[in-house]
Amino acid sequence: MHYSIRQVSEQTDLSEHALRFYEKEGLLPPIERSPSGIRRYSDEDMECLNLICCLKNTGMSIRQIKTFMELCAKGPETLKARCEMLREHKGAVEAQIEEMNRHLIKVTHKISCFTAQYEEYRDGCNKGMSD
Amino acid sequence: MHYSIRQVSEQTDLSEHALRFYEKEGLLPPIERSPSGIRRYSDEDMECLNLICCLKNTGMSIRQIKTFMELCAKGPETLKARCEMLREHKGAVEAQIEEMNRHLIKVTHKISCFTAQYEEYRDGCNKGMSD
DNA sequence: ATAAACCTTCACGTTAACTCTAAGTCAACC
DNA sequence: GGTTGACTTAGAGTTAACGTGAAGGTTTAT
Repeated sequence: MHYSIRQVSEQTDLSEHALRFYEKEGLLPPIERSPSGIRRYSDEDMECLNLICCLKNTGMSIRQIKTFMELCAKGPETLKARCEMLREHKGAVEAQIEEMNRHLIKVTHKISCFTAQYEEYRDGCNKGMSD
Repeated sequence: MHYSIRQVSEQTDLSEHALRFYEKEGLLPPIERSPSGIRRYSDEDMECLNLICCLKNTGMSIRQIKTFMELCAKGPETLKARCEMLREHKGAVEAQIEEMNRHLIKVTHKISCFTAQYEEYRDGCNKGMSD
């Protein structure tokens, strides 16, 4: 099966602009063309894009994704390096999530502070207004 | 107690530029000045900055922080709105973390795939090399 | 008195990730 | 043959957030 850039754009939530951009930047291998130069994405290309989106969604930069995809293109002797890169990336993302959680605790604390202040203030306003 | 901009910069990990910038942008109330115009940060200002950093660390934009701090400056009748804003922000951050975790699962899966491929490849290379 | 630390204003820088423009090609239909 | 519309290219422009830098002047500390 082959797909036009429009179809790929719809399936991946990447704009056609972005797809050409990724190809130009070397994130994707050069896409097969029809005799008249029109891109024909293969299922293999779709898998690459799936992986790219996965990395992108976890905040990997275009530059790093490029490095990773270049390893992919070099064949199986880079499999170990790829595993290492992914594991490192995973660690970084996990660290980021942990940091977020730590900061979130502070926000939660602030919410308690403001909530307590609010209740105090509200009760102050209502003083002697009941019965 | 009062602090110079330098001291505050060191305590908060914000540059002096950033401190002036935040004040200009209205994230901070106008800071008290010495007769000659030099900023003297109070403990209250430090608390504001603490809150600002807290929001900033969880990814709140400068614009939103400004909105929040303006509410703070308006006094206790905005306490409820402030609580709501913080809770909403917290929800957004939590959602973001959840999304990250979802994406991370995919990365983990990819790692398994590559690891399996790598082991297969490595074993293939070593075929007949033992005994 | 001299050097560090502070002040203001305004323009400019940085990074990332596109996105748009202009000019052109190609295939199909009328 | 002409028009439409989807595609191509290279390269410039955009957006957004977040400051940073430089110039030029004042104040404070030793």
